[in-house]
Amino acid sequence: MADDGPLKMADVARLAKVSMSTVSRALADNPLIPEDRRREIQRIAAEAGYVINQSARSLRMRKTQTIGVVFPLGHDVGQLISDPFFIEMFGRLADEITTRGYQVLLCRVTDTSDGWLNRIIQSHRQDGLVIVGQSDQHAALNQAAESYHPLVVWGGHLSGQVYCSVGTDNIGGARRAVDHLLGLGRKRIAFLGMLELPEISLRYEGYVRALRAAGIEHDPALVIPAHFSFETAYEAARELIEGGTAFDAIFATSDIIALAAIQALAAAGIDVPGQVSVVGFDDIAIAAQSTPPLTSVQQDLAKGAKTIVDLLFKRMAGEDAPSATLLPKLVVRKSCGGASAA
Amino acid sequence: MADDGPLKMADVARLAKVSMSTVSRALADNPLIPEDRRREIQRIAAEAGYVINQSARSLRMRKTQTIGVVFPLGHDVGQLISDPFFIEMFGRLADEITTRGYQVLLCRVTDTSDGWLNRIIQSHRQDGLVIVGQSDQHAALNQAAESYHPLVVWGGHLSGQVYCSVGTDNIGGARRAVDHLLGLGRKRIAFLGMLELPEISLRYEGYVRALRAAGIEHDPALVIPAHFSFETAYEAARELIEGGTAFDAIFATSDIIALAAIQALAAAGIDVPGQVSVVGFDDIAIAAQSTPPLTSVQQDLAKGAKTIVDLLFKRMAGEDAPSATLLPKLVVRKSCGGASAA
DNA sequence: CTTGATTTTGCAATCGATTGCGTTAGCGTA
DNA sequence: TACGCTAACGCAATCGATTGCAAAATCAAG
Repeated sequence: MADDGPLKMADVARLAKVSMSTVSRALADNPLIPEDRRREIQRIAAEAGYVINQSARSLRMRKTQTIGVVFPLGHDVGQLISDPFFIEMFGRLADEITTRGYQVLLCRVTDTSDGWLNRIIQSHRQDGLVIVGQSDQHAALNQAAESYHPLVVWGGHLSGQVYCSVGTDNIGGARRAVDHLLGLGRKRIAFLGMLELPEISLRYEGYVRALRAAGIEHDPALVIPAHFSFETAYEAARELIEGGTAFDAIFATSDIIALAAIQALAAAGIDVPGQVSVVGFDDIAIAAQSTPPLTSVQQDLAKGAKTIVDLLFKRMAGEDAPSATLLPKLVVRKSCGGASAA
Repeated sequence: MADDGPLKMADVARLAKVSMSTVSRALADNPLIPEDRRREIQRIAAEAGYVINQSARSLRMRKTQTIGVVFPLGHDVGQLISDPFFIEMFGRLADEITTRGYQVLLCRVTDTSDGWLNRIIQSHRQDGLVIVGQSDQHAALNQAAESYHPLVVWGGHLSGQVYCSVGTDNIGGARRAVDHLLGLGRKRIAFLGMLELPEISLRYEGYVRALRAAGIEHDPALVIPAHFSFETAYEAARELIEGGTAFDAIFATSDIIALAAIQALAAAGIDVPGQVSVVGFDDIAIAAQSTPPLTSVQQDLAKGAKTIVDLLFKRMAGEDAPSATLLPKLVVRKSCGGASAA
């Protein structure tokens, strides 16, 4: 066998008494090589335990059989990939991608200094890119999309958007959630979220529209900035509670924020849903299991992931794929009282 | 600028009026190049938007700056990476790995035909490998470990094990859980899990020891095979319930199985923890949030992931790192009644 | 202005595969 | 036997970086 390192294609060629070209073609099932000989060479290679070196292959073919999944966490320092929403999305994406025979490369981006996206693209580590969440990088994405096509973003659809995105109808989802709260007779509905993020600002838009449609004065004091981590969200909720502004409902822009709020309310002795109704966003797995079970705007991640990957592969094939919007569904559970309360 | 494709190092060399060698060294911060010239070349490269092609670099350096994370799902067809335990573990590993400046490559293995591990190793896509869960691949792992060193496995420590593993003390964890149930006065404790998996069989060992220590006859009718997916576990639990064998507690070998069992019990009108106590294993995030909150043997995944990656990097550096065992902790919640019941 | 030591720099080989193009082998027909 | 045509196959260039080694440049001292 080999002297030291693992086998190279040249070794297999020697074993099979043919040239490297022939081995390469045989392993690639190239019909230029007669079928029986192909099988023979494949057998020899397999028996010798030979495996193609992907580094070399990638260089020569300019293809890596790998999809990069990027989480731009620039906006929220310290948010780890352990975040439930990201994690669930990642799992779904991974399933879709591996099913198609590609590898998944995870890129956590913390340094969103100039050209971060270009640095990823030009590294040629992947054949296509999924960006999970726009963060505050709308401009960078737009710019990259001009020259780099195999790129799909999970996030809201923004005006003046060049890149291909897949996301929930944020305005509609928020609208539905707030309408539901209004339907329960709630009038002082707080909004928890970071307006700086495009998706959240769309949800804010839906919130405002719902209030306006109900003829309710929109009180800026009820809009509280809240990051995506449990701890900071908890603080934000406490701020709201102790701020003294009266409120009877909370529309949280993520389930994590909603859960943190519920806990903060409980700590303050405020009953959910008795005194305050709470609605979240995402409908992550824990939502159904919390106490009380959380009403939430469901994003169908399974479908979202499939759509993203479908579009990405179309784009990788050179076709032009348009953005897509998924319809969110309000899942009503006990945390906002009313309808489904036992 | 460039004519068509992205810049190559040769282009930068032309721009800076030096040779490629010099550019390469300058970008690598090689002290062979005087500092001021290094900075100058780096500036030119950055301004031109040049990024090193990693495929080429990997080939030449025989290093990819990438760690492969593998999920051998051979034993449980259809188990997706979306499984909560895997997902949480993956997130933790990813955080640890990216923090060290490496990329994470996810490999889902479904085809565990002969040589699957060798195929991954020899592909040279990664500098090191983390295998999450031994599945039924103990032998394959042992064999691979003989020649491939940068490899760490999450799983139980088995006899005759060559590879480096990190895992919970399965026997001790199970023992603690069952002891707790016994302490509550439970005597007919069912065991739900797949004995074919090494980790599970260790937990079974702990289960048996606890019973024996309490002088309780061990009834094989109480041992029910249960896979890791919710649906199949639910079926297994239903089987137990309808089987007619009397039981007053369930030791489930994963939280998913425990939650499925609780739901099956509820459907059969059996009260938890009133009539039957349930204990799970893993203490995943949902466990604390379920109704009733689940008592579970906690695996400290954060610490586990850190340990795995620490050991892996040691091994990549050529050192020899020994296996490690983490001490599990029983987290008592309401699902088994007793102590923490309000 | 030499000489020798030292610092900079570049040539060219190398990593391990893929593939365009030209050559050889094989076969049928005249 | 000679010729043409196709099917198989191999040579050598290529992908884009890194690096050992030797050449060139610089500098200090004599």
